[in-house]
Amino acid sequence: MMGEWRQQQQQIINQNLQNPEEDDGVGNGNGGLFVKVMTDEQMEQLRQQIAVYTTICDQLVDLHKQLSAQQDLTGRLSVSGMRLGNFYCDPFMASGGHKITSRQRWTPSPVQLQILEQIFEEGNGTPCKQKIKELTMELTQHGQISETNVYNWFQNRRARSKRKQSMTAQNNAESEAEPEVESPRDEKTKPEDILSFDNSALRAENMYLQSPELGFGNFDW
Amino acid sequence: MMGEWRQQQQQIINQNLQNPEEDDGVGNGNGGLFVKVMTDEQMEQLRQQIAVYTTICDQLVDLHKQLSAQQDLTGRLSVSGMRLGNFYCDPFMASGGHKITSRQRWTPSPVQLQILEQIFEEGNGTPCKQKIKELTMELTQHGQISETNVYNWFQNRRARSKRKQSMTAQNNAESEAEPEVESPRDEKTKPEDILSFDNSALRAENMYLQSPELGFGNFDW
DNA sequence: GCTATATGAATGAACG
DNA sequence: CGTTCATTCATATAGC
Repeated sequence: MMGEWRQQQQQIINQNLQNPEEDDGVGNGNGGLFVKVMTDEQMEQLRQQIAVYTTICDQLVDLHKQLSAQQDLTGRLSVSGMRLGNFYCDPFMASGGHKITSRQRWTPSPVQLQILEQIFEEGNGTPCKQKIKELTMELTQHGQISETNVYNWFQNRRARSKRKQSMTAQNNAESEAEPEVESPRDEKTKPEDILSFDNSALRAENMYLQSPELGFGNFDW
Repeated sequence: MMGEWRQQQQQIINQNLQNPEEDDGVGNGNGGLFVKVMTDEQMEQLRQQIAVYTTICDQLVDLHKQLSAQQDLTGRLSVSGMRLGNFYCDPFMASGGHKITSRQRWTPSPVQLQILEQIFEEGNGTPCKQKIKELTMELTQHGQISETNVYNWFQNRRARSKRKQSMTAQNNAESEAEPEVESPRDEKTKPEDILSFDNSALRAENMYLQSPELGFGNFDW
């Protein structure tokens, strides 16, 4: 269904765009050549580009659907929409891949996890860079892993351990349980014309899109 | 639902090349390079993707225009499209149901981000006080921001860029013999990869979808 | 199947 | 500046 498709799209997009290439200083986009080196800023731009297109397509299609429903031109237009969907769905599927769909996010193997936990237990909170490197080396033998993974893992582990700890001590004076009902949140409240969803049409569209009943689940391309 | 989708988009957008080393089997065959570049195939894929998106957007936009004209509903699709970039800033993104948490930490709007990235890319390190002041001034027009935010952003950006770089330059333990690649102990090479991007169609699309402020969709490189 | 939870990852801000 | 913390986002999986 739609949701799955989206996921796959995203995965593919991520995959395609996750092409690390650190930039030093070369990237000055002058001289409109066709020959270019991808800096990661550029990658980022591309990523944005595609993401935005994706989103736009999404909303356009949904909007279209909405309009179609209201009208009775559904037949013709709806078909168009479908075709569009297929159209831009297929190329992705065909072009890359199948094996790409694997690693969206690292998951420690049991062995790795055990090792990690063990290190963590030893108390030395933050394994310094060097340690991490070594650790990664070792863990690599038990599965795909990177230093970043290890680093993140420790960060998260610590943070969450901490939070859990403090969470046990917050049960007293818990008279008011719903601190979320308040509305005074002002920060981006400034209805900046470009960045707000104050567009009536779009708002309506969003309402439509966010309605559980009419959500993606029913979306049929 | 939609909110979720937007988040995914945001994720994509935010994904600042992570996990550089991605040494899935491909890496081996390709040679244990430190430097990743876009392969031709990847470029082709990207080109296809964008071209397809462009087409889709075009058609959808037309479709929508048609419908809008017919039923005198909103004719402002372009505006809607524009604001799609606003995922993050939407104050009412309470898809989870009830916790409209106010964000207490600054989050750059897409526009701001782009501007910042641009400045960063120009290479001149962290801007001096004066520059920051000016920049902040400018950025304020695209959303709430403070000098501290700007300063922090540059600090972080640089630090992480650097770390990523050093991270990329490891993990070469099992490098196979690669006759065609250059010296192993090479600093991050600047690959001469070509990115021929005829995005004429894209530009057309941009003309329509692009708002002056929301510079997405620009390949200014 | 759809929501709830656990957790990997991203990032603004703070610290030394 | 480099490193660390805190918060948040997004996804994979478990539970309903």
